[in-house]
This record gives sequence, structure tokens and C-alpha cells, in this order.
Amino acid sequence: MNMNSINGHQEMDFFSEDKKSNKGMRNQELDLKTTPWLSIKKEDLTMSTGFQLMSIKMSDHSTVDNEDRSHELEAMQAELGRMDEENKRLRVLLSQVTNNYNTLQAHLLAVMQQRDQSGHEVVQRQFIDLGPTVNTAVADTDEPSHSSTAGGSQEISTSPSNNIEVGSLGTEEKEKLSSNKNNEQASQEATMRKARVSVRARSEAPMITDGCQWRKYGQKMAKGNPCPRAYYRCTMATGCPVRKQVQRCADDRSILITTYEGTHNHPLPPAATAMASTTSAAASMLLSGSMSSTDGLMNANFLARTILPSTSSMATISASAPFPTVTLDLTHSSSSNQLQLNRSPATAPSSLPNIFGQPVVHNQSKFTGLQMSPETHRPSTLTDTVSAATAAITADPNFSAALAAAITSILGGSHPTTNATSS
DNA sequence: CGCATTTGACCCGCGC
DNA sequence: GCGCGGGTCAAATGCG
Repeated sequence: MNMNSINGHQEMDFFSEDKKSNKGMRNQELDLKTTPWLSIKKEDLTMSTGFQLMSIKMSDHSTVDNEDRSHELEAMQAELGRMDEENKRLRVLLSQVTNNYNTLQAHLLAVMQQRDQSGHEVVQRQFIDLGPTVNTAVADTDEPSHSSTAGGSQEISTSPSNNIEVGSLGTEEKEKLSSNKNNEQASQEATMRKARVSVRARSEAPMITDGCQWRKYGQKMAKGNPCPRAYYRCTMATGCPVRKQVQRCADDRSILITTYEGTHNHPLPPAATAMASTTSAAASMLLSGSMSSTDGLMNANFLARTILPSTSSMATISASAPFPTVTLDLTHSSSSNQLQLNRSPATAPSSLPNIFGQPVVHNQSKFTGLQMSPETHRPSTLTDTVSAATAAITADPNFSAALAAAITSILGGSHPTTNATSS
């Protein structure tokens, strides 16, 4: 969690975006009070106050005299004072929540390390720091024994139809059911392994430093891109299935595209933990196709509203072939960012489905949407983490911690349902 | 000499 | 069945 950008400038866009929507100024104020972890700058509040005062002036234009102006001035000062107090109060609240979060995170890391040392729960422990809906269905195909081990935390959560009493069936039916179950698991595992997290960032370095150790095992010329694509695998532990691809963007070679796939089977340094969690969360998220299209749209709106405040990042969720991919675009510097959510042709507006400005072939049969627990509250904004990551990128290619925090916020960060359902 | 990287061969899935 | 493209393997090579 990087809170360095709490007082950054991206927050302003959150307000301007809400002004564009059907939410009025009053609702924004309510949001500020009910979501104290949002970072609020004094300038923002001053601007808001100024807007109201301007309205007062205009409405009273016909009857203005010296006395009225004096009253207006007093009212302005009183309003400014109130806003200043409110600002201070919110800052204190934000500080408290931030401290609580950091304390909890440190405690969580300590607990995870203890569990690692005791020799249990090694493989999937990194999912703990994600929301409860994304830490249930996790397995890795490179180690099939994990997914089939009963009682393990990594056991795939099955649909109700899988809870049939096998004992009441005949042998043939048992085999059939078992076969179906295995096929289903295999399919899920395949999808899991293929789910990816892609990060686009401007960097002159040949590869971003993300806290893990990688060994290059291949390089290929990809079609339509003059720049070669490099393949790396994690070498922090023998048999770690995590891989990543690094390639420069064909259109803009200053943009480095790093794609992660798989789940680490070993303890990770803090800088790499969030990134690892992210790839797993992406796999879980894209695997769990239980969400209805309405829910998906609502969550898409929610995600958009969460991401849009930033003036320097864009998140893309794509279930398109060949692999479902969550993309964090940290290359944009204008305010024209938009969330791009790729869906099936039947539901996708024609203006939506593009990835990185290139047309996408929509041949996916299912889009799983986002599953985020409304109960899980993150005490920081995505704006904070993404803007921090972007700032870190522009300053130094070694930005793993900030970047990982940004991605994790996208995938694991949750906000109250009230924010998610209003569009 | 050991390790990492390079690079051509090979495998596999997919579309025609 | 065939060709194409993405991904991986493994022998050759380079480097400290």
C-alpha cells in the first residue's frame, strides 16, 4: 500500500467525473462523509465552497448593497471555516484508517510467514489479502495434486450441482460424474492458468523490477510487432509455475508490456507479494463466471468510478480470446481515460470494446465480471495507489511496490455497495 | 566452471 | 490434413 499520493492531484477528477454523472453536488458531499478514506484536498473543498458562493452572488445580484456584501463576506468566512474544520476532521479520520490498515497488513504478513514456517498453507497463502470472494477458488495446473487435495484451502469452490451424493449412484454414474467433475476442474484449472494480468508502463529499462527473480527461457518475434517478445519464468523456487512475457508496444516502443501468469508456490518478498496476489486474483475473478450481466455492469460502473478519478491510469478487463486478461495501463497522462470492459457482442456497446486502441475480436462465451465483497473496505483509494505507481514509473523503472499496490487495489479493493450500485 | 542467455527446433491449438 | 502462430525446450554460446 502506497499512500504517498494521498495529497496528489488526481482526486479532483473524482469530483469532476461525478459532476458529469447524474449525481449532484449534494450527493458528492454525502459520499465524502460516508467514505472517509477518500483523500480530500483543502483546495477541493475551497473550490466547492467557491462554487456555492458564486451561486449566491448571482442569485442576489439585483439587491446587492454594502450591507449584503458584508453579510456575504461573513457567510463566506464562516463557510470556509466550517469546511476547513471538516477537512481537518477528515484528515484525522483518514490518518487513523490508514494506520489501522497498515497495522493489519503487517499483522497479516507476520501470520502468513508463521504459517509458511510451520509447513502448511504454503502454496496459496498469498490470496489471504484479497477479498473473500477471490480467495476461494484457486488452484494451479502445474501442480495438480494441490487442486485435488481435500481439505486444503486451495480447493476449488464448486457449484451446488457438484454437491450430489455420489454414494447413491451406480458405478457407471459415479464414473460419469467423477469424469465430469474432473473435466470441469481441469477446465477451470486451465482457465486459471491462462488468466493473466498485464501491465503497460513507460520504461526505458528492458524489464521492470517486480521483486521476483526471473530467468529468460525464450524469445520470439510476435506477429505484427517488430519488437521480440521475451519469456521469463520465476526462479525464486524450483518448480514455481509463474511466467511472464515482456514486450514493447508496437505503436509506442517506450511502452513496456509485462504480462504475468500463474501463482507462486513459495514465499515472496513484500514487494512481490501484491503482484503475485494480483495474478491469482485475476485468475479467480475470471474463472468464477457466476455473475449476472447486470451485476457485471454494476461492478463495471463501480470499477470505472473508482478508476476514473485518476488522470494517469486506465484499467482494462478483457475476457476476450485467447486468454482472459486484466490490464493496468499506466501510460496515459491525459484526462481522457476510460474503463474498457470487454463483453460479448450481444451486450457490448459498439463504442466500448477496444484494448489499447486496437479492435478486439469478441469470441468469448462467458464474461465472469468482477466479484468484490461489499463488506470488505479498503482504507485507500485506487487513485492514490495508481497515481503513486505512475509517479514512480516516471521517476524510476523500479516501481514494483507501487505498481503491485495499484493492481491489487483494482482487483482486491472494495467499496461500499452504495457506491457500486449508483450509476 | 557454473550459470544465464540465445536461438533454432519442436509441440500444440486453431482456423481453413 | 495442412499451415500458421504462440509457447516451450534444450543445446550452444557467452560471461563473470
